[in-house]
Amino acid sequence: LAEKLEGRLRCSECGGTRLLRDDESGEVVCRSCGFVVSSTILNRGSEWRAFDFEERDKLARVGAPATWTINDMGLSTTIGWQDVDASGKRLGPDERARLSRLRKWQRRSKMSDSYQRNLSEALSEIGKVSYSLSLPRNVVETSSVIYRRAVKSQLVRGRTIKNIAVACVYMACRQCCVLRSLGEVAEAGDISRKEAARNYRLLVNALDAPMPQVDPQSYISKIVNKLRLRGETERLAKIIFNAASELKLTLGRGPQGIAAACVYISCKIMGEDRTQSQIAMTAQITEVTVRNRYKELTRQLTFNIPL
DNA sequence: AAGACGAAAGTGGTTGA
DNA sequence: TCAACAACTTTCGTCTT
Repeated sequence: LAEKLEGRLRCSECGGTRLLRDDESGEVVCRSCGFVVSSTILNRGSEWRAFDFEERDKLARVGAPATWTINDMGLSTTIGWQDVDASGKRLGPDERARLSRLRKWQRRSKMSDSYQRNLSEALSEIGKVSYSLSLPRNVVETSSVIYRRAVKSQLVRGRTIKNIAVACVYMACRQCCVLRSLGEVAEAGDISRKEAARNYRLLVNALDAPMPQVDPQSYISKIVNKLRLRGETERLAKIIFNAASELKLTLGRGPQGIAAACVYISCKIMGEDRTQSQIAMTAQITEVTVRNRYKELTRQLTFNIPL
């Protein structure tokens, strides 16, 4: 993909053509100046193609379109359980053994069909959501692994494939430390935040998967990138965060709020003018929360803030 | 006039009976 | 299932630069 990007797109900041895709965040970064060109434009392709191949592979093995509804259309063959032939005569031992083998395989193939159909629909949903969130490929793959586990644990029964798939994507984001809020993922999947939250919780409980807490430091990076602040400012913000967490000022607080406050303080010190509301907006929280965290931090930490 | 500040009421999610 | 609760948001008036 790196090669494909070269030459086709220019960095909107310095005009450089050497663009690189950051697999961790799914963003396209200019190699010359470090500017994040886009987190959405250029992912057309990569995930889709990888995903497509996988799906095509699946479909090829099933050998039928995903909408094939064998069970309900009365098109499937059923092998009777009696060991008699069409005229009602009892069968010999050889024939009986052959029939029981046939029954077994028919059962297996049916099960496998519905599993595959379920899976291919889910994978397509995962692909759509991941695409609109421009998630890196490892997250897409993690999502589908999680989904398979969910199916095996009977979690999809009685719930929509889509809803579970969306929850899987969010879970994969968390596991891969890719910052996407539950709201963002839910929106991409066009379901309510509440529904997504419920299914996510279900997955966490049922799959018994310890979820790593979101590291506020990565929120700091995200905010800094979005606001195009200097690297120095980011470093300082992280130092402030570390000091704050040593003093236990971060416990029980939302990570976005803490991160936003650290960035805000850092900006003040470094002389980069950003308003509380700008930072609040990028951190997807309110100005008031930034203010409250800021107040708490400055009360207990001492800074030399040039004013 | 814009940004920062803070009080007060409201919201959604968690917890524990 | 319900109420209590903490964190966060919304809203709005006031202060500061």
